[in-house]
Amino acid sequence: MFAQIIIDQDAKALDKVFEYKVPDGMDVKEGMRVIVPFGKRDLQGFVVGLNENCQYDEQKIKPIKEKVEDFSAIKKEMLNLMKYMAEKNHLKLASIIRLFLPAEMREGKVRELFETFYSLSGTEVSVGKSAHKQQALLEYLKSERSASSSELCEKFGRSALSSLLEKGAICQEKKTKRREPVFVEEDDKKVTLTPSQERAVETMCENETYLLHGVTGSGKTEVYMRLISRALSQGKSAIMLVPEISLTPQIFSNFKSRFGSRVAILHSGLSAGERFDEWKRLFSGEATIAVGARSAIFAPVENVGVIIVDEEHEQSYISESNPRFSTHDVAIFRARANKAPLVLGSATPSVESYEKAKQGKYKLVEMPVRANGKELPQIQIVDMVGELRKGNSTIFSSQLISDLANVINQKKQAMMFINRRGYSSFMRCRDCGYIAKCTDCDVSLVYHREDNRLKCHYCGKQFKVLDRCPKCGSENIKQGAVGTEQVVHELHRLFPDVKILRMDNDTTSTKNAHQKILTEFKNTLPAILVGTQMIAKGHDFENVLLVGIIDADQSLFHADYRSTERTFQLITQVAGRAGRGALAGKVVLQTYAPRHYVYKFVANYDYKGFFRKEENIRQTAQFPPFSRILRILFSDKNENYVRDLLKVCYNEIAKLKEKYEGEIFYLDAMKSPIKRIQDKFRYQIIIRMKLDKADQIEKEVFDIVDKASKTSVFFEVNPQNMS
DNA sequence: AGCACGCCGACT
DNA sequence: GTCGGCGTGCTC
Repeated sequence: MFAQIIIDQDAKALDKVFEYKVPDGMDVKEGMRVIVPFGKRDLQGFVVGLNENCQYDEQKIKPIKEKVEDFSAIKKEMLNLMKYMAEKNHLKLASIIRLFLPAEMREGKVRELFETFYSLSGTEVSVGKSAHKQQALLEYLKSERSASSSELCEKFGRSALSSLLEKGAICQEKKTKRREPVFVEEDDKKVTLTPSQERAVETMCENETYLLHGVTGSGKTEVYMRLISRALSQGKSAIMLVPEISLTPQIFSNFKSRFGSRVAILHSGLSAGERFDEWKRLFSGEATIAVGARSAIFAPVENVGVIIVDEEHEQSYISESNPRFSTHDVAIFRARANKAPLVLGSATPSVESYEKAKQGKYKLVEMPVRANGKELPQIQIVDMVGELRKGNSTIFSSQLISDLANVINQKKQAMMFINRRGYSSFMRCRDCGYIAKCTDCDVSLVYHREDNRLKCHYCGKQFKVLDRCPKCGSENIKQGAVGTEQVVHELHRLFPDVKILRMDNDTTSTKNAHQKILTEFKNTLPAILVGTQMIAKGHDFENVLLVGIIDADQSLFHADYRSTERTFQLITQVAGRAGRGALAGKVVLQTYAPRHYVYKFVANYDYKGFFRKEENIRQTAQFPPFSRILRILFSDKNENYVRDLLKVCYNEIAKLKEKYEGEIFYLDAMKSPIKRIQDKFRYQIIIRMKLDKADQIEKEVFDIVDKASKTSVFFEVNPQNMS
């Protein structure tokens, strides 16, 4: 018997399948971890296939040294997923497998996956009179017959256990602690569902992908819980993904109180050991619900009954670091492999997903009303250009100041939201609101401090920094964003007696700082919380009557075809912070572009209207989902090497452009906006192409790049950002 | 990734 | 003369 093995090393040169002989009598299965001799070393490998006869030069084949453990750490479904991801995203096999396993299982590390149980061996041995612990342990086993190692260690100590084992008085046995599926108690019925919730739960039961479009407060979480308990009652497991930022302790306790120890939580805050423990509970079947961020989609659960992706529009679902993959794709793959429903839920679905629903690829399920029947807060748009004309050049409009004063008088709370994102910023005329845009791409230009130029991140075109506005001639044209500090400072000046809290990357770097600030805010009246995206999600503050969006345009004119969509999503979300309690809330949205379509739709909470408009624009401008953008990122410590590589690949790809006449409408090579990260120089090629032949072109591009490069190159489809 | 082989510069 | 630089190639 011969085994196909992938070496657990993340290097391009090793990204292939090696063949080894299975020694006679060794029971090797697919998905097992093994130690194999590789060159001069012994390395960990994964068995991905078994064959009766050998495919490679038999003279050169070495035998497997040993198994790491007696079971398959990678389940069959995951091996298929590995192949799919390698093909689809052009990733290295070993790097995909690493996504499936906790770090504690890398490089041949052995950790007990299953509890060891001990029982009396029947052999009588002499135990010293003074060895009370050992005697007690034997007595205990006499009555209990068998007990787990953790239990015995706790009661009698590790040393007593090991010396008895050494003497042969007791014997051990490894057991899979697979529990019977526990049926969900009928505590479900405590909360009565609204008719639309009811309908949603009823509908989403087929082997299909559902897009659950539910307005803020329509009670999506309750629907998710019902779907999960339905899966459990069928004896199946469930995966529920949430964006990293909304993985608050609140979510955990919600799920824990409903499903108890059947929930395993996977998120970046866990230590390696904790992560391993949760993973283990899922692997053994002790826990059957995986709740976590992006990487939880790889949870080692079998017989999945439902997969849920909450806030499906969140960009954190596309991994920004390597290996790059799309959570949606993986979720679809796993759902289909398990014949389970996949639910993508959002109040503001991504344009991509909604388009798929429109085309019938996803089934659209709507929950258009709030569960509590309350109105959404009113959103008032304030024209900041008008404010300037009136002589107000501060960052607050007179409307916002008077509303703030009002809230403070009522001893209530307000939130000030700074919409800031990314490293770079756009250029805007402070007098007329003009934004510097690329002449070819209809996206905003990005200011690069390094060479003091404006660049288009989609086509690479460069422009001189403007010193006067091309539209109105004003010299008051600037780049730069308003920061949280500046807002806090101004607020202090305006309301010296009011508690002002700040929440951004700088103030939440220490552990629990997040929670501390929120608790303090909750307990202070009146108070103002100033923050970035971080305050857009999570907690209900019933005393927040006012939300101020200082500069809504910050995300709108980001050089990104998705920036309008993101603005819509972000504003809808922040707006939802106001008026959660008894009193009605209000949102003041400050903008220099009050006539931009996004504001009209967002103020009316008109997602569908927004979608139609945005769809139209994307179609005309040939942006995704009506085209595909492929970004190829080359990075290396040697700048000359990357530059040459870039040039070689670019020339080859340019030939493709000829070959596929009219299919590729954009191709350019450039420095990455962040030119150097971790001492590596970064260059990129951007290709934008029609959908029809995109798969085919992509394959050819992969081949070209693979042939030219000896180190690995990163590919990204429809990248979230180009840095 | 790591390790060997291999072919040119500057040192006991 | 040798020691050692890291470019290239291979690992079932």
